[in-house]
Amino acid sequence: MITIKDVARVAGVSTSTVSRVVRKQGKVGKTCRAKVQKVIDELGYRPNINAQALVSKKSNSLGVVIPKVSMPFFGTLACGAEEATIENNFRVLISNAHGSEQAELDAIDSLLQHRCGAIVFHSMHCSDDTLCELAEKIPGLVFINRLIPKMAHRCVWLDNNMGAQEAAKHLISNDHKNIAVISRKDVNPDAQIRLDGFRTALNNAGLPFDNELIGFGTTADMDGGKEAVSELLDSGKKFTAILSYNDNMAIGVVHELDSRGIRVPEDISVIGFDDLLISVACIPELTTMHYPVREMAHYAANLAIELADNESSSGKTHLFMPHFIERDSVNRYSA
Amino acid sequence: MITIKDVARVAGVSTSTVSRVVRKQGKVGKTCRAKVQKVIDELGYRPNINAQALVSKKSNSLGVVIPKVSMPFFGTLACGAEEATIENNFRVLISNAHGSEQAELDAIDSLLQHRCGAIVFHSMHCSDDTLCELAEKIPGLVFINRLIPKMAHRCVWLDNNMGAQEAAKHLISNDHKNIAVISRKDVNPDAQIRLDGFRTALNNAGLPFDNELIGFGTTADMDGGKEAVSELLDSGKKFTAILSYNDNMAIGVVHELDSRGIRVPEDISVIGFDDLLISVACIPELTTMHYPVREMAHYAANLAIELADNESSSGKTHLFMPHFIERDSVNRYSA
DNA sequence: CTGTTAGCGCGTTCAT
DNA sequence: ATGAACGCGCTAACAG
Repeated sequence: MITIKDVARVAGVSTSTVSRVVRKQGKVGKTCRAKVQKVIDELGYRPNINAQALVSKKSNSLGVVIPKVSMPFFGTLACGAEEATIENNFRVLISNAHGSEQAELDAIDSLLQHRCGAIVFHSMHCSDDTLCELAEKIPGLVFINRLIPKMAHRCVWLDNNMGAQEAAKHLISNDHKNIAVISRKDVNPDAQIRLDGFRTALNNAGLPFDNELIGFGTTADMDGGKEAVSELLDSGKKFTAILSYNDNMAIGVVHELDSRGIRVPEDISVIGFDDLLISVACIPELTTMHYPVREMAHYAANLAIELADNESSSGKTHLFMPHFIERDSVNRYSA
Repeated sequence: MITIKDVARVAGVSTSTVSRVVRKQGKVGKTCRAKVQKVIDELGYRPNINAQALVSKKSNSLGVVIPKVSMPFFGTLACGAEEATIENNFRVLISNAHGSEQAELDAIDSLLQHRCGAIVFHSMHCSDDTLCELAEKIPGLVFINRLIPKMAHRCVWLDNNMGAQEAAKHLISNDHKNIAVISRKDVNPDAQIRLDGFRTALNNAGLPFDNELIGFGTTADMDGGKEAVSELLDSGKKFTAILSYNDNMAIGVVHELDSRGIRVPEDISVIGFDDLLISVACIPELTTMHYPVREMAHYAANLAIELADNESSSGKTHLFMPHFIERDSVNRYSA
């Protein structure tokens, strides 16, 4: 691997000059710059990022901690973050952390070893307190898809409550009065908040809230959706529409209904949440709430990078809104 | 950030000793090791990876070049590679390179700057020659999902021909005689090979091959699938089954058929390729060929890491086989 | 505008 | 078994 010294020697200048040319900063004579650049090109010299990071004490890389890149939602998140790094001439380090608090902490740790000062963290298993501690130690740490009250200015989050309200309102405005909800069994703050939003919408419309119209899935995927809707169906309770915690569960719901000969949306309307790619694969294509993950991750990455060298916390709030996407899984109810 | 010197000072030993303890190698007295470890834990010392990489001349990180992590296929690929890095105590650097040869070359370049010697490269836009040149410069470079004859031992690829044959055979064994193919318009080696496999299967079964039964999509996604099948349908040609280049296109096909009131599989059978998550979201769930990307990426990552410090090319071939997944989109044909 | 000097944090000899 | 010294490739003062 050819080094800055090689370039300096061949070009007949000092390493400092080469360094200046490479980083395009500092004063260098026009002819000198051209000469050095020529040698750089000829030799194919590439600065050693490790050395740069070591001496300049910053790695110019952004860490992204997510459960798993192979999940489309998180893949999209990673992509959004990556977009931001390109603008900043940064690089992305993706750390998968699936299943436990320890895994998440380890992922952060690994990023820290790389000295990446800017980190976008999607935590599912750490407590608010743990996250606060971390945030204090790492100025460039930003949380995505989570609101930590004490750290609000470091959180990029979605208004789940409003999202669920919007979804419910759309159902209600289509004359549905008996609306079931598909939720997840594990304690998940988002699920709770979306449930609250649903309840609020019902309230605002003067509709009663029925606890027995909530079905819970063990997992927040297709299987969970099937499980939850089966439970609901078997209970004998009547409903004409279903608001699902997310698209994956919603698709499970559609499959289960289909297998029981119940048509969507003719017999039962279904609305999802997230607007994953998968939502258009389903027949009927899923009406859902669009979750702007890519944009949020992009924003979060920029925030992290900014925070990492400014330390200035503007105190701003970083709240995003989901928006309604009309497709084919919701019908107007006619008794 | 606390350094090895801090630990050495507090523990009252030299930095060399600390270094030995950290890397668990070299002789260190038992009590001494314990003492140092204690200080490390107390201070929360983490070695600076950049410094380690600089001095040891290896970064212990694996680069992965793919078009885009947000695409489920590539997200899965990245995950497979990551699994391998964990075993090797490596880290993953994911470089998205979408759309052009230059983008791919830049991605490789960026990885080289990080001095990651091991790279898994999914190239879509570079010529074999370009790739060969690259491979010669980078001993730890491995190509995935592509066969470069002159570099076969550095390629981890899938037998697309056999895969297409299998798929076709399944259709044929279900008494389908008029089978249409959905392919992609752009020149893509895989598409060509799968077409060959299809033709071979037809031949082996003594069935005629009809050029007009091939529909081309501009893009290899749902839209492309719709486009291609529309063309076929509008041509008036008769067929009872469709073999699709991939799942995404197959799902587009199913949607288009559905919108025309043609039932799958009752009227027309459809078989996909890849076995993406999305294939079970569709109704009916897609019968398809499973593409073991995760396993292949895992294997490729290990190979890259091995090659990066061995330089030994075993000359082995790294060929994977897709396998048939039966679901609900194929019926037996009965005239 | 350009070169010299001094480290960054760490691993690796080589003594002891 | 342990420490001193050196250098990895580079940037950041400081001279000139």
